Amino acid sequence: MKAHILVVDDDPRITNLLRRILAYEGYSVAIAASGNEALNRSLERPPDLVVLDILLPGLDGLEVAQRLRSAGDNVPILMLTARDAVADRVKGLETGADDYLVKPFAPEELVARVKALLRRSQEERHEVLRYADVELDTGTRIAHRGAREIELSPTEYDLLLLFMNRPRQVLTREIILDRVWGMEFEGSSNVMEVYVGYLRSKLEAEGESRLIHTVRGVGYVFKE
Amino acid sequence: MKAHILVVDDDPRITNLLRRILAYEGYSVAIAASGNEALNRSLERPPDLVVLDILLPGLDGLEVAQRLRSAGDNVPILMLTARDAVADRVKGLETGADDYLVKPFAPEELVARVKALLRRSQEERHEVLRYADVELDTGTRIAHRGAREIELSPTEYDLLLLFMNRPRQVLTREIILDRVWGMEFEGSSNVMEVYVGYLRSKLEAEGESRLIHTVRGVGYVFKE
DNA sequence: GGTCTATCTCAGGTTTATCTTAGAATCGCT
DNA sequence: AGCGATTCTAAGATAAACCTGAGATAGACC
Repeated sequence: MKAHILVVDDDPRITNLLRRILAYEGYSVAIAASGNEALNRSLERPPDLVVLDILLPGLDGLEVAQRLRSAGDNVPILMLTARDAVADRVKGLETGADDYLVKPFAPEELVARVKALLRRSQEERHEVLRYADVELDTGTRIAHRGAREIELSPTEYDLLLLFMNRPRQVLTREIILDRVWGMEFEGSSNVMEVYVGYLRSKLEAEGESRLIHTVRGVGYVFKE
Repeated sequence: MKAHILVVDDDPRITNLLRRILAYEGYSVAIAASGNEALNRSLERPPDLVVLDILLPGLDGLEVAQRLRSAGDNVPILMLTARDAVADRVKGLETGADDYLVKPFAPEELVARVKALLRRSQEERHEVLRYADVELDTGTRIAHRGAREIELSPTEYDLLLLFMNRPRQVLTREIILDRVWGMEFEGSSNVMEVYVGYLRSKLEAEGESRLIHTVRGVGYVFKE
């Protein structure tokens, strides 16, 4: 079924561009030019995803997000922010946005994020990933190695999830940093090594075989 | 291995700027001033990414993109468009560009997009190269000779990748040094010989036939 | 066959990437 | 405010990958 996307922005150039791009990708698109209109349209036809500019006349993007959330709506929200409005992004993520996109953006990037969000929201429910003797339950966020239960911190979970989604694939350190930490690092920090270390020690706590192997000069692989 | 980027623009100010920025970031850069030249250079040395101005004399950027795609080339394309040329972006989307950058652009933005595209394409490109009884999996970075599994160090991998992308073709020592080591050597060192030796010993570990043949005074060939 | 030169091999020594550890900053909760 | 969990930083330890240099080998040419 065609996913329905609500685009909220007061600039017609933006909404037109978004409509064209999204329609081209096969989505059904609704437009709202203000926060209130957005809430109304959202009741009329609950969208599968909302693209929300943070700067809106009247009710702004953050408030819209907040109201949707407090009404119990878990629809994924992609927020549009101005360049360098770091504070806004942080606020946006706090108030319930799921991802943000900096204006101006490339159509491809928009599409990629929309797809990612839709996919994620679909997969949100309990899935149990398995590889070798490891299980990872995305519902409880608990891992098992054989019968042993392993609790994971959020970052450890993200990292293990990434590995278990791509077993046997060599993941470059760039990709891992991007997926788990969001690219802000680069060269300067060794967080990734430290977390690989944490995960290894949890996964091998009782002398089990190594699963996360380092590929020197490249990254890591998850395999037997 | 250093990624190779082809920059296509007829304005020398732009190409110079791009070359400087990209070279500074450690990429190897080729320049083409027209669509036809771009297609030729792309055959000469297939780039890992193409930066393509949409406005070109003769064959324009859209056509270049289209020809690359219809020739089965999936190289990521970053298209340069004029401000507000929304129609161009949409057209570009249809003809196979992967991302857009509006002129004038900030160097950091260019670099960010280039990195993002390269990362993405690297992630998607898990191909398995085959020649004779050798397989090289670019996802796992593992080689096979027949059923035997062969682990490779990064340099060995780069070297084998180069050979397997050009089987039966004689590669001069200059080209090999350039592609694998980045040209800094020249005359003084024998690293290449040493690594050819390493690869040979791994590929022939169980008495198999020789695949990397030396061509005296010239370089090496990978063939049965 | 002898000589010249290009290439090969091998054994360290060096460099660099990754691992480990401990502790400091931060966060979330009460 | 205080505590535990989590995240990150920093720096020294470790180990893999890399390079060098010298002598061995083998084509090419006479």
